[in-house]
Amino acid sequence: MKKYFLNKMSTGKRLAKRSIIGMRVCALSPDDGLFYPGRIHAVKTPDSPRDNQNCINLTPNTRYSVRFDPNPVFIPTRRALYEFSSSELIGDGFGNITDVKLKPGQKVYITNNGRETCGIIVEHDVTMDEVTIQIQSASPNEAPYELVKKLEEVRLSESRRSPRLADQERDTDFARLADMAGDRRRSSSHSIDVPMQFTQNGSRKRRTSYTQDEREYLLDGDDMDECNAALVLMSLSCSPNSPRQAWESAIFGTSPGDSIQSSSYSGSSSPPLSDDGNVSSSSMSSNEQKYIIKQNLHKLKINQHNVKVHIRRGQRTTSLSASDEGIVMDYGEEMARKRRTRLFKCTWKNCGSTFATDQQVKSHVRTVHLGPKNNDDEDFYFTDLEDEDEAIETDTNTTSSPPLPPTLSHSDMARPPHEDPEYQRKIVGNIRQGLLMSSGSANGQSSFAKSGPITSGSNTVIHNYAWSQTSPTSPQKHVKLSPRPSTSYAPYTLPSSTYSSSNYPVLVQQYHSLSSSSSQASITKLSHSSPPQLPPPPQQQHTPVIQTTGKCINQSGIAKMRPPGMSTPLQRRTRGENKKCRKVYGMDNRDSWCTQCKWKKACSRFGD
DNA sequence: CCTGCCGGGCG
DNA sequence: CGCCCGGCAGG
Repeated sequence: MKKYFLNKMSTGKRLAKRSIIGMRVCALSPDDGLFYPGRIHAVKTPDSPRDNQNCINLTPNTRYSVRFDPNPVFIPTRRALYEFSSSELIGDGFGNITDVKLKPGQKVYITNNGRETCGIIVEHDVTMDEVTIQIQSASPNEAPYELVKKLEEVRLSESRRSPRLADQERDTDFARLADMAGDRRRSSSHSIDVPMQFTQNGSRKRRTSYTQDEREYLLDGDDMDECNAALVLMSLSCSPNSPRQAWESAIFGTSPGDSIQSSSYSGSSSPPLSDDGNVSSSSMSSNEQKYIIKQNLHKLKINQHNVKVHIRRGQRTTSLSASDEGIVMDYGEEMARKRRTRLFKCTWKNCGSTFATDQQVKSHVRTVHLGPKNNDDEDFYFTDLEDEDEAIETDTNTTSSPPLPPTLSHSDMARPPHEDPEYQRKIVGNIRQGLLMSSGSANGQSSFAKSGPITSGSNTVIHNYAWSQTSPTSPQKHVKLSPRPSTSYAPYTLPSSTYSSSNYPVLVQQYHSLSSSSSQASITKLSHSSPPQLPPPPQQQHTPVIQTTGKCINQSGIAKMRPPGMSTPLQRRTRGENKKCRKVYGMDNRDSWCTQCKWKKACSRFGD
C-alpha cells in the first residue's frame, strides 16, 4: 500500500534509474549518532575480481564515501568525507529507515497535512513502531506540537517536489532555455509551437511565472538527471551484448513514446542522425559510434546536462560532467561556480593523472597518449571529477560485464528523478541487489531532495536548514482557491519559514497525498502557549473538527490534518458529484450557467 | 474520449 | 475584476 501511495504522489509513468555517485543518502554522523543527509561522493571497491562481476563495480565490500550536506547542527569538516558500507547507509537501494532506531533529536521529515514537514524525534518506540515527532508550528509564535507516526512514514531527508510542478518547470525550461518548443503535451496537439519568447506578447498563452530563483532551484534539484543519463549510457557501455535496438533507442531516440525524443527532435535544428540508415549498422566503427553518441547526446541535452561518453580501445565507459554545458543562458554563474570545483582525470589506461582544467587534460592526452597523428578526440580520454580531495574511482573496471536487464534501459531517460523516487528506489535497489547479492532493502524515503548543492564540495551554497525560523521578508504566495463561499478553501499562506522562493515548490506537493496515509498521524499534544502576535495567521473561518483519530474533516469529507498555525494546503477540489451547470443546462444554454461554470471555475450553483 | 476546475493571461 | 482558456486529473 505504501508503495502505491508513493507512486501515487509522483503519478509517474516513466521510469528512471541513476548512478550511485551523487546519490542522496543518509548516514550516521560519527559525532552525534544522528542521521544526516549527504551524497555519495565516491565508491571504493577493493580489487577483487571475483566480486567484481558487475559493470558498476560494486561489491559487498564496497565502501561509500559520503559527504554530508552542511547544516547548522552537525557541521562536517568541509572537505571531510565519511566512509560507510552499503549496510550503513539509508537511501534508495541502501538501508531502509525502518531498520534503524532513531535517536531523540534526530531531524526527520514527514508528510503532514499533505505537506512535507520537518520535525525532531522525541521518542522512537521500536516495539510499537511509533515515532513521536515534535513539529515546529508554521507560525513562530505557536508552540511546537507532536505527532506520532509510523517509522515508515518518516524520512531522513527532504522530499522532492510535486511532479506536476516539476513537470511544468521542466517543460518551461526546455522550451525557453534549450530553445526547444515541443513537449509531450503539445506534441500531441498537431500544432507547431513557437518559442516562448515569441509568444509571450499578444498571446493568451500562459507564460511561466517562475522566478530566477526557482529556475535555479530546478537545475539544482535535477542533478540526478545526469545520473540518469549516465546510467543509461553505463548500461550501454557495460552490455555490449545488449539488444541493439535498446541501445539505439537511447542514443538515437528511436524509441516510440520517449518524451526526450519528441522534445529534442522537435527542437532540433538539424535532422536526427537516424535518418542515416547506416548509423544503426552493427559494423559501425568505434569512432563512428562515439561521434554519433556525442552528437546525439548533445542534441538530446539530456535534461540539460552534459554527458560525455568515453570510448577507449573499443570499450565504452561513461562519466558525468558536473557542469551544465548544454545550456547557456542564465546559468553562467552557476556553472562557473560548479566548474571551479572540478577536476579532470585522464582515463587512459593506467594513467589516471588529474588536471585542473579540461585544457590541461586534453593537452595531456594529446601529447602523452594520443600523439599528434591520432585523430581521436581528446574528449574521450578524460573524465571530469566533481571535486578536489578524492579521486572518484568509478570507471576503472575492465572486466566483462553482464548486460543489465532490459527493463533498465533507457526508454524513460527523460524522466527527472524527483518524479518517481519510488520506482527508482526499486530499480536501484534491484540493480544493487542483483549485482551485489547483498540485502539492500528499499525504503520509503525519498533521497533526492533539494537539500544541498549540486557540488557537494562547494562552500558557496546557503542551505535552508533553519526550519524553525521565519523570514518576514521571504515571499509569500496567497492563493485564492475558489471564489465561492466555501469554508474549506480559505486563502492559504505558504509558510515562509523554511522555504525561500527558490524552493517553495517543494511545498506544493500536497494534494496528491491528502487522501492517503499521510493523515494517519495523530495529534497527541496541542499546546498553544502564546497567542499569535505577528504576523497574524491566516484566518480560518471554520475550525476543523478534530476527531478522536486526529483527522480534521472538511466539508467534502476529505481528511485533513491541520496543526495549529498550519494553513490550508493547496488542494485540488474533489470532483463534485452533483450536477453542474453544464450538465443541467447543457451547452446550448450556456447563458444559464453560473458564472463560475462559464469561466471553467468551480461551479458555484451546484456545489458539492 | 468527457468533465470539472485550477492556474493564469488579458483587457 | 470579468472573462477566457490551456491543461490536468479523474472518470
